[in-house]
Amino acid sequence: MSESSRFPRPLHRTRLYEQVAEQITAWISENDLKAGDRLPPERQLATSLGVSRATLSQALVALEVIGVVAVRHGDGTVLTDKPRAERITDAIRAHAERIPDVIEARDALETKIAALAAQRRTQEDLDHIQAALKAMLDDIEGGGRGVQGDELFHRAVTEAAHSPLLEQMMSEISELIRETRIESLSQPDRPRTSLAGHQKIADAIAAGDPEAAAAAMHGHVMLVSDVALLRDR
Amino acid sequence: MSESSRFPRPLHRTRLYEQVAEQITAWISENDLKAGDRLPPERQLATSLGVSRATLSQALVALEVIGVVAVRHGDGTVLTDKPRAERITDAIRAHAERIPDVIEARDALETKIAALAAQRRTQEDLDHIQAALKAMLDDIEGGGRGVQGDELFHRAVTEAAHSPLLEQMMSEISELIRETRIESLSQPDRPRTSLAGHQKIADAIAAGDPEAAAAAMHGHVMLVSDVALLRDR
DNA sequence: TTGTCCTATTGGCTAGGCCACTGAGCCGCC
DNA sequence: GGCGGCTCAGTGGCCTAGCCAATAGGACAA
Repeated sequence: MSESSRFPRPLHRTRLYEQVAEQITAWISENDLKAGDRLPPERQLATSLGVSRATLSQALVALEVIGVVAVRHGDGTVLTDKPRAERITDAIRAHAERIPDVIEARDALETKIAALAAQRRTQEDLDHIQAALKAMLDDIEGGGRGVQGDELFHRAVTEAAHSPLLEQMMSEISELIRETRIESLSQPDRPRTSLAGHQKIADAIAAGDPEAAAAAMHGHVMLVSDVALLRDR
Repeated sequence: MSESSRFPRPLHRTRLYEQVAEQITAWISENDLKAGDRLPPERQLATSLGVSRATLSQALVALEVIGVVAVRHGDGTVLTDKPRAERITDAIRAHAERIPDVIEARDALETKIAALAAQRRTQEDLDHIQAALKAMLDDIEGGGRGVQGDELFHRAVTEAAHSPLLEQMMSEISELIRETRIESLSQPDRPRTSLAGHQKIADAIAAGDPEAAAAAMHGHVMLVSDVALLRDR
């Protein structure tokens, strides 16, 4: 690439804190750190990076805003599990427990997702969905509630829709959904009913029938949600 | 809601820089500052806020990461044009222009929103919707494309749904929607067709018919989107 | 008119220090 | 044995004071 051709280059000047933030994230992935792991103490980290504590602090603020770390006074700096998302989650939870809102949002997203999945699923997607179904069945037969399989199923369906934006949105409310899910599956006999609903959705997706998939998903969300609705208020 | 029932609350502790950042944004909206306007110099701002420059600097880093301001060495701190709504927008746009994704997401959200609006709209909501419709009509009669009225309409409908979570999600993709909208309304005669679609949605909402509202909204989104789809190979 | 230099202004970053919070271990009292 | 309070080391929160570096704009020379 000729240097002269792109002459009017704005020449982005990076601040020190940005470089520091990058180094930290690089270090995190290099050492394969997971959520809950700790960064070194500020003083130590600052000296080993060759910057002042103030600058390091700026970098940590940036990482905190992005949602990579949580800085805890008197304790240390720990990695967050959700590298993104959840701005919404916090906002909602802070305001009040708005379970009905979550259900509405979930219904809006997942109904569409199911329809798209029916049109776009690959064989691999179907395999994932089946695997999730099996995991849920095994768990329930073993006396469990199939919580994990349930989550896996919905994630597999979401992926099968092949719509990055919808997937992103689902991930943003996934935590809120999880709360309603655990509660719902605690109802006696609910796991089996839920499993049947899942099977219906999976069949429609496998058959490539968008309307049926959407309807099945809608029914499922409504079923799973009534408990939460009862609890609310 | 009884206070004692939700007792074990984590009790979020705010850092000084967060409060500072909030005060700054508040000050921005109070004084109605626009993109390009300048914040006071750091030293001055710091003393008037009663914090050290280091802390103010942290707040500015946070605001910079969020995308509210741009801090320029030797020049000053200026406001950025995009006040909010970023994360997702950026992520999507950075990856590629994924117009179809936007349409899918919009369809998922707005169909549900329309249905909810039909059930929950107050008289005030209906007034807002009518006002938006009128604004759009006036603009078109005057030779305009009704872009602003269009946006107003969808916002009014979204508010009428009274679902904070869905509203939040809409606001997150609103910028992406705007791009498709401008394009669509540029088509000759499209504004009038679009207006008719809006009228149909408004009628269904006023009549309190969720299914009809959802169907009308779905049709509208599809209509508005075909142009974008054509462009997107 | 043009280009150079100077300078006031403004952000960038550091050093060093004190304060506040957290968690763990210890101790004494039921 | 268990519960509560105490102490203390470690860690982040924030400040003061200061120098360095970039920018914009005016003065001035060619």
